[in-house]
Amino acid sequence: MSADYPAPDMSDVKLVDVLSALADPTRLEIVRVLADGLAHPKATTEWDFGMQKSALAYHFKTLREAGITFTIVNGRTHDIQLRKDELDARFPGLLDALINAR
Amino acid sequence: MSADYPAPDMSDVKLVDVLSALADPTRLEIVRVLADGLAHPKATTEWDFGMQKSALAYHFKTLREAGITFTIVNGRTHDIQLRKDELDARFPGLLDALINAR
DNA sequence: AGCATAGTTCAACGATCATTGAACGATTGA
DNA sequence: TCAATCGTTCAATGATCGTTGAACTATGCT
Repeated sequence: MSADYPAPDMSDVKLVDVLSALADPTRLEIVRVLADGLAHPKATTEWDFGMQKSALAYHFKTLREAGITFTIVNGRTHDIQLRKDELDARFPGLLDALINAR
Repeated sequence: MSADYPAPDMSDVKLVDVLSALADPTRLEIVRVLADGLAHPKATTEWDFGMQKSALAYHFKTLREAGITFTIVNGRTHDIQLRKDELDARFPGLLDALINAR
């Protein structure tokens, strides 16, 4: 039985929850990497933040539950992808402002 | 002796600290009110969030220390003002995105 | 001088957060 | 079938957060 990784409807997403999710250096960096709009593996080797895989999983979950990303299950491995177009429609200019910030 | 209310140089302000400061409903609402760029009194009567004045002072301090606002002392009363132009220069598009969000 | 007012600071509290390490579940491949 | 792999979940821990109520500081007013 395959688990599912529910993400909220974008219309239910509150700005303050998006900001809370992004108000963390690790998650902000993840989003910046995801800014290319492509699906990226969750593999620990791809995200070397010097933390345990459980901590990384926690951050992925936080982003997903905030409506910022969704999860793609590919057998044993997972990808994570930014909900770029949806976020741009819901909060115009926000992603760009975050990603372009020096 | 008059207290001073130091605000950081905008060049030292980190995006993640701005996001942390704004990741709170009360502070986000304060910033939205301040979005007109004018100085607003800190008076408790102007900000009826149903909390004690000490809690409000905590939020004002959080915003100031994050580099989002500064304090203007007028004798016994204080004003708070958004660092609009500085923020726009430091994080282009961020304030607009936050303020225009539905 | 004396008192009222505006706002800050502080200690205390309960709640939430980020992290670890271990256990668990699902999938792949030998 | 069995073991290895990928990622999640869980309990525990220490740190930080938002709030309260009380004390305190600074200023203005009479």
